[in-house]
Amino acid sequence: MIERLLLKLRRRHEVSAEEEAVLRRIAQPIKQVPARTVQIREGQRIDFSTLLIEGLMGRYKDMRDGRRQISALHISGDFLDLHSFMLKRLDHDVMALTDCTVSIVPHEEIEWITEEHPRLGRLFWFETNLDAAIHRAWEVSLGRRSALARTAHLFCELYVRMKIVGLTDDRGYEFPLTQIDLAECLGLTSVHVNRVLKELRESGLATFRSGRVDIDNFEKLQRAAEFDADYLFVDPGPA
Amino acid sequence: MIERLLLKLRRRHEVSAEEEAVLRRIAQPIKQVPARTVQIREGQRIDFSTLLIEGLMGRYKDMRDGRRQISALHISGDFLDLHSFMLKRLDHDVMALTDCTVSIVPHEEIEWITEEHPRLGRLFWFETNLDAAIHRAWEVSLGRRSALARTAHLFCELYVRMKIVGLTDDRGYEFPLTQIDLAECLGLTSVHVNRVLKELRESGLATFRSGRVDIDNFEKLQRAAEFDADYLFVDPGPA
DNA sequence: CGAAATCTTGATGCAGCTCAATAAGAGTGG
DNA sequence: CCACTCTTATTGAGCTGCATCAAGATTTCG
Repeated sequence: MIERLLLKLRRRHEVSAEEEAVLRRIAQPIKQVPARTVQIREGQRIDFSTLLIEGLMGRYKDMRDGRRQISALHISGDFLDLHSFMLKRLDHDVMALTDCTVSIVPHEEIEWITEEHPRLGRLFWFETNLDAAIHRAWEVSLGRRSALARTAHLFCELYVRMKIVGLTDDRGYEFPLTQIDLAECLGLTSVHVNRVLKELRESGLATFRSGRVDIDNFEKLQRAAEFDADYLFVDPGPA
Repeated sequence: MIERLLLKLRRRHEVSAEEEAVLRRIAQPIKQVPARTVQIREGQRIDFSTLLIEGLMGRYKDMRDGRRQISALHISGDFLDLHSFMLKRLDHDVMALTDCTVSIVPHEEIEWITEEHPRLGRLFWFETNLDAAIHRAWEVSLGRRSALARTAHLFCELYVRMKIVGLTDDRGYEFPLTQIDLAECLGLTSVHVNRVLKELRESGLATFRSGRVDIDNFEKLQRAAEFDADYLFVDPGPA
């Protein structure tokens, strides 16, 4: 069940057999979370982190007027809310965007790991730093990219992230979000997202349809997005 | 020299006398950095973190067309680039926005601290998580707030952060950025920032002039910004 | 199969951008 | 201390990318 987490970690660091065993053990109790379920509410004290085994989750903030901004997307293999180990509560809500399979890992376990397996503890720190790097990339997108480039950038990022954990095929990847969800990631309205998707499709860059992203031409998409995967810290190694 | 770092840390956690001594020791070599100096270039391998003792620094990304997005601002007492300890290189540039005084802390020292003073290591992890929380708040601003609310939000955030480290007075705080810098934080043009500042001033919310933010009415400013300081994880305690 | 959510497209509006020109500082060298 | 230059601030006029409003088409799901 934690194969994707291992793929993700090993893409950047060594993970010993012993450490792998530890991870397998703490990832034990498996839980199903139905789509559109709020997993964690802003401000709520939490004493666990979540290993996302299958599905998509998003962190978001609702505004007074009902609009929403998603500040992060998580995919299979992501260890969510590791930062809550230090922060003790979240500054935003977390929702399952699709049906999800998760494993709930008590902070005590993480505490224990940082003490007994400090190298693994470091990897957890790395993961939260990687999340922060992705936040910065999103800030740049939201602040300076056009709606088209921003959308293209998101598709590129998820292509790379999905590929690392083996969730791409030669055409693209499953990405079962609604256009409304996309709009909430991109700081746009769903109406405009719809037009942008049309343009991406018609100009042969990428096709978002029925919960999939199919990339027609990654080079072109990347150029349109001004995308540079460096911020994802994928080791320079075999692609 | 590290009084502001201590204020910041102690606002959220206990720091023992021994830990304080350790921090004082590693913060030893002091260096001046002139305004507008690029401290770290994107991609460059780095083996040190930076304790900002005095001044303002920003992380930013330049776009092909010359526009720029600042993704984070750092003030006195911030321990910059702690994340580089794990990431080993940065995904963006860092620049001194004003004349700065810094202390360069080799990663070896941080390594040593995480081993010998694990509680301090935890505090460093906390700091990087706090940076991430601020990133998320900026994403929400960039994605969903109007130019006015976004500017007001930034002024509120910095008021709280500056106050923690004792850099506010009863009117406001020193904030020697240009309107161009502000625009680069806010995802706006400097022309529009100028107009927004005028509106903030004329509606009695806040005045940005000659390198200072003066807050006319924090309540009103906060309401206009839809600002909620929770994401800064200031302990619920004496304000 | 019916209801609700999502998608799609058109028409129109406006927040923030671009272009432009002037004013006001802030260094710098003589 | 002034002349010169360069950067920053200010304001106006006009434009445009994305929002809003609206209405129908399609898909999803109970």
